[in-house]
Amino acid sequence: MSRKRLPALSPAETEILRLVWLLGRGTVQQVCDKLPPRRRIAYATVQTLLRRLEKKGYVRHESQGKAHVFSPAAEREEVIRRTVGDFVDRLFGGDPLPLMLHLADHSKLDADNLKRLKKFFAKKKP
Amino acid sequence: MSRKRLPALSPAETEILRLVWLLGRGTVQQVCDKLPPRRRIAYATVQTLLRRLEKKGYVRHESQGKAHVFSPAAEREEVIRRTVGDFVDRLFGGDPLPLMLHLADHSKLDADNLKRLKKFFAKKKP
DNA sequence: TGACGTGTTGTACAAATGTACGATAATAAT
DNA sequence: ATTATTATCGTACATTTGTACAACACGTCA
Repeated sequence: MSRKRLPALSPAETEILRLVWLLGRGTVQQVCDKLPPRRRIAYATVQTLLRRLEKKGYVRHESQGKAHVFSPAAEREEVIRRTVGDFVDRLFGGDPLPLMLHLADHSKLDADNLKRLKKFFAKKKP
Repeated sequence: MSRKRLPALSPAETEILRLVWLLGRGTVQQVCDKLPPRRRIAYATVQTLLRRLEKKGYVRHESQGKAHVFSPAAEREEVIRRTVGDFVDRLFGGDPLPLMLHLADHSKLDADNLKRLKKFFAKKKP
């Protein structure tokens, strides 16, 4: 696989890409419907964002009749890794620990998730 | 304290702001010197970024002789919280757990930090 | 077959971003 | 004082980003 670095994602693009991952495959309309109520963006705007994501290589589309069906075109894990990495670099100089502690502190974790984390770290080896 | 939402930070601004936090107080030159070798930005660019950070309310400056000495003007914890929150929203739809697990998985934690995390989670209550 | 809805394309555009040069002002060295 | 050194300021500018309208295409239903 051609592991070339894709162009950076803008915040809005990131948001849309997340929805494409969530859907697996979906039309512009379906992506719109998945938008959180808080974050209302016009259909046309989502369209543009998807177009740009495609140009950048993050999604592809296939024409299904009239509509376009979009689907991921890049390894999600890889994109996440890079995006998180960049974020940690900028805000914490590359050290992930402060972020982890911050998240652990400020996130309202339900008992279930907390248990998962406890277990995860209990058995994690150096 | 006037808890008003400051304008969003751009990636480059975030990076510079981190250095101001790191320094406590510092001139443009000192900020430049703290830039990681990878991320070389011209003096003039750092200057502009600091100017914008000041306009947005993230830093202040006091003239010390010829040079300007910049220092933080916003609560770091608060800024971090908001920045991280936005990031989690965009990339994970607001759920911090996937990010925590991702970090735990992909970060090379030395034994010391791992111990800290183990302890942290062991005694964390829901 | 012609009007209707739905979706896509092209295009636009102001604001934000990243980056930096040239002019000017203040300092320090000679 | 005159010059060399620095730092700031104003300004600039190509891109990118966020947002979206108008025009055009393709099936669909009457």
